[in-house]
Amino acid sequence: MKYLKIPAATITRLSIYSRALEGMVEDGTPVVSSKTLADLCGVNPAQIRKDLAYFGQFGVRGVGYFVKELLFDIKKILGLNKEWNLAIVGMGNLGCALLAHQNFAKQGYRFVAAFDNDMMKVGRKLATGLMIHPIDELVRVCRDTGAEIGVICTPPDKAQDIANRFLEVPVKALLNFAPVQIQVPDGFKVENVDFTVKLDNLAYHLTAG
Amino acid sequence: MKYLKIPAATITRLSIYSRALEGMVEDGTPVVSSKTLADLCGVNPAQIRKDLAYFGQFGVRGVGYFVKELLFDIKKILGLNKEWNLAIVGMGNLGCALLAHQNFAKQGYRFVAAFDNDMMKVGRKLATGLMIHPIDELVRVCRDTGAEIGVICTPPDKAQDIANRFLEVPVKALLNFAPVQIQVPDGFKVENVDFTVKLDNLAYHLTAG
DNA sequence: AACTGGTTGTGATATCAGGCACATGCATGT
DNA sequence: ACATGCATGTGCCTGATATCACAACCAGTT
Repeated sequence: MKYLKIPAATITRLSIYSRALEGMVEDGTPVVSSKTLADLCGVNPAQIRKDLAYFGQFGVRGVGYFVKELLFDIKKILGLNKEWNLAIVGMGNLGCALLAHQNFAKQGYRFVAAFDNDMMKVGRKLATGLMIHPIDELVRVCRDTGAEIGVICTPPDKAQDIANRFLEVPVKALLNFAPVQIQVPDGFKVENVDFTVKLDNLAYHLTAG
Repeated sequence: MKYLKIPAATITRLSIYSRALEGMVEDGTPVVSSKTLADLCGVNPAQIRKDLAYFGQFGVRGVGYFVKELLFDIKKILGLNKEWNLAIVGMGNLGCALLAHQNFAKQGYRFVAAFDNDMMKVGRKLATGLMIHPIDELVRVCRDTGAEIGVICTPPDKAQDIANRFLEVPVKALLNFAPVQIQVPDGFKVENVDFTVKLDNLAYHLTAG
C-alpha cells in the first residue's frame, strides 16, 4: 500500500484535515462524515476518501469517521506520533517570533538549538532557556542536540551556506523562510515558506483576476 | 490572450522567477536563458517558456531573455508596478515580526493599518509610526487608509470573524497565518501561510521517505 | 549571402490529479 | 431475520498540468 506514489498534495491535505479534526476533538464531536469535513476544509468529499484510501480504510460505511481515531491515524501517517527536534538559524524578528510561537509546541515540534552570526546576540539566553550559538558551531550543536529539522530565517544571501552546513550534520529536512530556492541533493527535502510569493498571488488576483 | 485560464501554479512560479531575476539584476547579469533560470528555480526550462507564453513573447531566439526587461514584464503581469496597502490584525510575536520585516517593503508592500484586541497594545505606536487600533474600528480605518490586502495573524478561533470584517470593507484579498480554513464568497481570495503544514510535510518525508 | 550554433515558442504527448457515480457494507428498526 | 437508509471505498472518466521535441528564428561568422 505504502509503495505506490503518494501525491504531495495529499500529504498537505492530510495535514489540513488534522487541523479541522483537532477542532472537533475540542468541541467533543464524536463522528464526522467526509461531506462535513470536506466543507470545513474547502475540498471535495471524494477527495478526502481518496486521500485516506492511499493508507487504508478508516471509516465505517453508513456512519462516517470517528473523529479521535481518524485524527490519531492521520497523525501516525504523517509521523507526528513522536516529537521532532528543530534547529533555527537567524534570530531576527521572524526567527524570534517563530521560537515564541505556540503552534509549534502544540503539534509536537520542539526547538532544541538556535543560531545567529550577530555577536550582539550570540551567548544570549532566550525566554525558553535556549542559548544562541554562533553559526560556526552549527554542525556540532545540531549533532549534540539531535536536531532533525532545520529552520532557516536568514537573509537570502546566507541561506544556501546555512543549508550546506545542515546537510553536513546531516539534517535531512529544511524549512526555508528566505526568498531563494535552495539546492539540495536527493534524499534531502526543502519546504519553502515565502510570504511575498503568496502576496504576489493576491496582487495578481486583484489586478487581473 | 489574458482570457484563457492561467494556472495558479504559473502565477506562483512567475513570482519565484522574479526573485531569481532580482538577484541577477544585482549581479549585473544582462541576459539569461530559460535553461539557466530553470536550474536556479528548480523547474523544467520548457515550463518557464510555457508560463511566459500565456502572456506574450518576451525572449529572443538564439539569445535568451534580457534580465531587466523580463523582470519588469513579470512584475507588470503580477501587478507589482504599484504599491499595495496592507492592513494587519493581531500584533503578537508574529504580527510584529511581519511588520518589521524588510521583504515586504522591498517588494512594494506597505503596511497602512494595524489592529489588536489587547487593550494593553491598543493605542501604542509602533517603530514604523503606525498606531494599533482596536478591532472594532477595522472597517472604518481600512476604508480611511485605503487598505487593499488584509493580513491575519490572530489565533485560529478569531480568524473567521476578522475575515468577515475585511469582507465588509471590502478588502478582497487576505493573507491568513492562522491554521484554519477561512470561508469567503466568490470574488474574494485567501492565501494561507501555515508553517505547521509545511513541517508536517517534512515530518512525513522523514518518516515514510 | 549563405551557413552554423543556439535558444525561443509551441503543437503533440504523457502524466497526474480531481470528481462522478455506483456497488459495498454497516447500523438501526421492525 | 430482514429491509431500509446512509456514508464509505473505488473504478472510470474527464480535465488540467508538465514534459518532450521540433520548427522558427536571431546573431555572428565565413
